[in-house]
Amino acid sequence: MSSQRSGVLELAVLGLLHETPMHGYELRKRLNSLLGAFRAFGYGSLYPCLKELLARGLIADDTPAATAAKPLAGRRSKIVYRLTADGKERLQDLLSQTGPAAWEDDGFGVRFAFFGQTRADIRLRILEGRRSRLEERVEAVRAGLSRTRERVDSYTLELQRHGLESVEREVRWLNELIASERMSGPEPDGSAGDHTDGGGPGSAG
Amino acid sequence: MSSQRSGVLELAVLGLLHETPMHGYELRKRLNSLLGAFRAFGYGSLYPCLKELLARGLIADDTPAATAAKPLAGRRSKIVYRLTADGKERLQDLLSQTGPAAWEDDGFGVRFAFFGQTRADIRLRILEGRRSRLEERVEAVRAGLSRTRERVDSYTLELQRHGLESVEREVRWLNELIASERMSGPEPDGSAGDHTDGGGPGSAG
DNA sequence: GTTAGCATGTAAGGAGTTACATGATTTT
DNA sequence: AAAATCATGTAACTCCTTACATGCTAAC
Repeated sequence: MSSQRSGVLELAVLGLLHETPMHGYELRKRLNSLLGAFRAFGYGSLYPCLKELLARGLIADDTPAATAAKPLAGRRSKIVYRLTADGKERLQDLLSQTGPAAWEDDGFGVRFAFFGQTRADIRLRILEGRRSRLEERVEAVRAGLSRTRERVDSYTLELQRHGLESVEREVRWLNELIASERMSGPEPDGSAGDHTDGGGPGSAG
Repeated sequence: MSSQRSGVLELAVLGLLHETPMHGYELRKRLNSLLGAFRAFGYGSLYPCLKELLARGLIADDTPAATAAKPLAGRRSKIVYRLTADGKERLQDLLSQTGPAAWEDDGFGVRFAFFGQTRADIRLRILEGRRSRLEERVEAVRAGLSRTRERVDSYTLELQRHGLESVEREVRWLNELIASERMSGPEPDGSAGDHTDGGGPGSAG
């Protein structure tokens, strides 16, 4: 519940800065190689986001010169940011969400990228949520496909066929991931220990 | 140039209404079975859009009772909309665009759905534009993948692998479509005849 | 010494989302 | 007559995009 502000960018920035401090320009490159297959951000999105995160105290200026008392007059190229304690907490909050925000295309993608930071039971819930959402989509398209009387243009048909195939492929991919997750850490009880796993995905293809 | 307002929804509504008049509720169902595999709209998006298109004179109220002089006091369930002449022109303008708006995920998807209404040379340009955009994405991800020193989390890696595979699949799909387009109507000269084709996609798998 | 790329920002605004609110019509 | 679903709408808001603007730094 609550949910206050999802924002793919916020999560991606926090997630990347959790690994290592960085300045904006580099952050953007990392961002676009990490999520580049399905999403790209410009500086016009990134810098305002950094500004806001700074104001909210989730990240802090970690530029070597800036940490020393004097701001070193005039010179201010490259501002290195690091995650604060509040930022780490916020990151964990975002990564713990299992609602709609975590099933949507972008929200899911960015969360998956940081699954290494996510508790095993949450991972499973997100994967399953994503899968049912995709299955709903399949249903929506199939329903339209079966309703004759809706004009059957050959391009329209080809689009739906291709879309359906893509979604079904992702469902199969999710099935493999879910199976793999269930094997490596079945969580015998409702207890929440530390969140390491048996090696992540990839071994069960 | 100019471009004034892209809007996937606008295009989708105009495109659907070009086929046959409809009311909002049905429009939305058609919308979500047409584009459902990669996009969904709610009423909160659709009705404001219809309102605006009406104000701009691109669609008109075609409710049987409303066309007859009297508005039939009180009763006003179901408002049927039809495309006006201006609306048809606008639709053609949008479908003739071959710039960035036509390569993006949503913009491309909705344009492809109405390829039946689109000139053969424009279709080809859009397909090729989409392909180069996807190839840029592949490059972005590969560049990140090759840069060692960027943390190699197994989930991150799996996301990139899957994303890359998806994009590459779509590129292959586009290649087939492009080949198919080139076979059915190679346009011997810069002349623009009528825009019918030899049967659309599907025969060259 | 000037082109190219690194690095940081701002102002204005577009496109759609969320949550809410209401009434008509069909089914049970 | 209650429940489901058809049908239409609005206000406030969010997240991000576009276009613009600037200065440093390295290469040629």
